[in-house]
Amino acid sequence: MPDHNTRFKDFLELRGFKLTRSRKLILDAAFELHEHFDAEKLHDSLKGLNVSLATVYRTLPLLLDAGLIQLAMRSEGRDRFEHILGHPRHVHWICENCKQVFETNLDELVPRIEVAAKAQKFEINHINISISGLCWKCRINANESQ
Amino acid sequence: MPDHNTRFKDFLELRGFKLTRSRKLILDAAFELHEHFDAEKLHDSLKGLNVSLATVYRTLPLLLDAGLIQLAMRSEGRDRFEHILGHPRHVHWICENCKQVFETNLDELVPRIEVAAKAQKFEINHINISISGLCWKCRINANESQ
DNA sequence: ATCCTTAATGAGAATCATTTGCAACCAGCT
DNA sequence: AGCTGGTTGCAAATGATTCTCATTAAGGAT
Repeated sequence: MPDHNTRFKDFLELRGFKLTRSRKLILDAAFELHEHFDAEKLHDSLKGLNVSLATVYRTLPLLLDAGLIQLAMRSEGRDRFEHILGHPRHVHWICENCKQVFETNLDELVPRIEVAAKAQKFEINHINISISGLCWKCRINANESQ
Repeated sequence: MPDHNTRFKDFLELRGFKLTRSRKLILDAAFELHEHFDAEKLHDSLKGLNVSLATVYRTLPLLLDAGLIQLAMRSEGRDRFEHILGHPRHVHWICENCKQVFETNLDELVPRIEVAAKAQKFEINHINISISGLCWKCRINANESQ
C-alpha cells in the first residue's frame, strides 16, 4: 500500500473520520495527477466513478490537514493544489505574462525561516513562497516589442 | 501632496488612464487603513462618499500594477491587501487557529531569492512569503486542552 | 470657459467557485 | 446482521468578483 494511503487512513482514524470509497478514490486521483490541479480537474479525473464535486470539495481540506497536498497557488479565481508526500518543498515562480509556473527548491531558505519561527515561538505548519514576475522568454518578447 | 498620490497620477498618465474622483478617494482610503483590508472593508471606509463597490474592485488592479498595494494574503475566501509604499517587504505568519497575522522582515531571505532568480533569468516583480501554523498563544491552549 | 470624445462610474444583474441542506447510504463497531 | 452517526450525491444557496449599460465627467482641443 502506497505511503499516502496509510497516512490518510491513520489521519482519518485519529480524527474519528471514516475511510470511505470516495475519499480513497479522491486521494489516489490526487497522487496520479503529476501537475497542479484544482477541484474541477480532480473531479474530472474521476469521471465515471460517481464521486460528486461536492465531495471533492469536502475532501480537499482533509488532504490539506493530513499534509498530503498543499495549496500551490490561486490563479484565475481558483485554488490550485499539488500533492506533496515525497516531494521536496519548493518555491513557485509564476510568470505574469504566460502564466507558466516554474519551481526551484527551498532548502537554503528554510533554516532562516526556522530561526525566525523559533524567535517568536511560532509552530510552522506550512511555508508558501511564490514569486511573480516575468520568465526569461517573456522578458525577451517584452524587449523586442518595445 | 503625499508620495502615493503623485505616483498614482504618474502611473495613470503613463497608461493613458484618467485620474478620477473615485480613484483618488480609493487610493487615499487604502493609505489611511493601517491594517490589511479587502475590497469590502475599503468600500466601507468610503461610506457616504458615493463610490461604488464595483469601482473599488476596478481600481484595485490599478493600485497593484502601480506598486502601491500588494496582495497580502487570501483568507476566508477573500483577497486581503495592504499598502506598501514606504513599508518594508515582510513575511506573513498566519495562525490557523486564531487567524491573527504577524509580520517579520524579509531582508535575510531576499539576497538568496535574487540569486535563484538570476540563475533562471527571471525578473522578479513581487515576492510573497506566508507561513501558516500556530502562534505561541494558540500552541499553549492546544497543549492545555489535550 | 465651453465643446467633444471617450474612458469611467454607479447600480444592479450575472458569473462561477465553493458551501450547504437534506434524505438516502454505508463504514465500523457490537 | 443490526446500529448509529458520519458521509454522500444532488440540487439549491452563497458570496466574492465581474460584467452590462445608461449616464457622467476627465482632459485635450477650440
